[in-house]
Amino acid sequence: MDHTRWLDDDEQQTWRSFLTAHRLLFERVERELQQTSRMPHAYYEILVRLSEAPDRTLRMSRLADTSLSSRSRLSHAVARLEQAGWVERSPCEDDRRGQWAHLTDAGMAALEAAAPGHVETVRQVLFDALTPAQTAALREISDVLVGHLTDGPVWPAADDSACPQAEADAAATAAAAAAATGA
Amino acid sequence: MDHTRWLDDDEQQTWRSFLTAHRLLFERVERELQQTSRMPHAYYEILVRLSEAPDRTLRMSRLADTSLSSRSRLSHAVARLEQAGWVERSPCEDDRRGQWAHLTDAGMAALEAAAPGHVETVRQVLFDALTPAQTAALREISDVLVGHLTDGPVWPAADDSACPQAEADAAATAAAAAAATGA
DNA sequence: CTCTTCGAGTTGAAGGCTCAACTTTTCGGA
DNA sequence: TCCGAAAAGTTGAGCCTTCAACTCGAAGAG
Repeated sequence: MDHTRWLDDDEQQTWRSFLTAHRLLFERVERELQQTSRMPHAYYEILVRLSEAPDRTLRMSRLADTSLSSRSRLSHAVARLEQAGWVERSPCEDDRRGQWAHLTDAGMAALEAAAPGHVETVRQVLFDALTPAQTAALREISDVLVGHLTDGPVWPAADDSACPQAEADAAATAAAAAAATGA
Repeated sequence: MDHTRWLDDDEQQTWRSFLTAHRLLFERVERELQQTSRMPHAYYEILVRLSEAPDRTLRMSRLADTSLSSRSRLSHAVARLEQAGWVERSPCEDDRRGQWAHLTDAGMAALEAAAPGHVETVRQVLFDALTPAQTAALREISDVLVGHLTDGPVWPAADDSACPQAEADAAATAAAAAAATGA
């Protein structure tokens, strides 16, 4: 017999709509970033995380965690970012298995150049369409889902730089962070 | 000077959370489908749309539209689905530029085999986490975004099979649809 | 009737992602 | 001390998607 908990009509409509919204939204974000800054959104996120880190430097594994990237993905990505001259890797003395990833000045510049367009896109595709109440609801729903999907109350973040942090207007935040953490 | 409409703290948190939720959610959906049914979610969607079509057959361009796929992507995808024996292509007599895509019995069987696991996953990652009010809010937000991002009141769907339609529990719907539209 | 334009669909290259090994180093015991 | 298990990263293969041509047929203007 059939144990499947099928979706009722409402749930189906919701799922479909949700799916459509997200495809459309992320397609635009991705395309804008790709066309104007030659980088996929995943790379943008990596640069953002590095820009927010003390000394713009992070261990590979930590970077992978904070940027929601698999180890493998991050390795490939950083290899490419290194080719572009935006990131540098250096061995870690404490733990000889480890590697440091450091955001170069060129990488910072690339990020600052990419940020305005990206933020504008995010605003256009998301926030401009929603009322304040809807925005609040979206926030609540997203938080619930993140909690649910990580099945920890918040996140498996450890000591420094807890996870859910600034993202979009990276450059601004990053500049501040960089200034704050001391160049 | 700086014309960028930067995100304020709240907006940033919302965007970040939204991003995280979606990465986590779709990663799970994708992985489940890939591991248990050997197909990416995009292919699943294609099979669903075909299963819902009269005679389980659709023109390539229409299929591309309803499955939110670029022409190119669809061509590649259908090529693969054809290799798997799940879809067949045949030239269209009315318009000799055109091609029909038809869901084979094997394809239908594959879809029916994949559906329960997929639906269960969707329920687990999404609906199980949300209250009815949150689900309703999600639906509303998604609808707004879809409207916003297609900048048409609803969708550029033409004659038959308007766009936002059933998806997840495809097999059930499909069986019904197939029965209804007459085999 | 012909020319030009547009639409349908395909193709191949380039790039990113996943998965499954695999290496090296660290850590926790016995 | 020595050994097995776990952690950090990397690598290559395979797959999917995008982008930019490109082919072929349909449609409308002159």
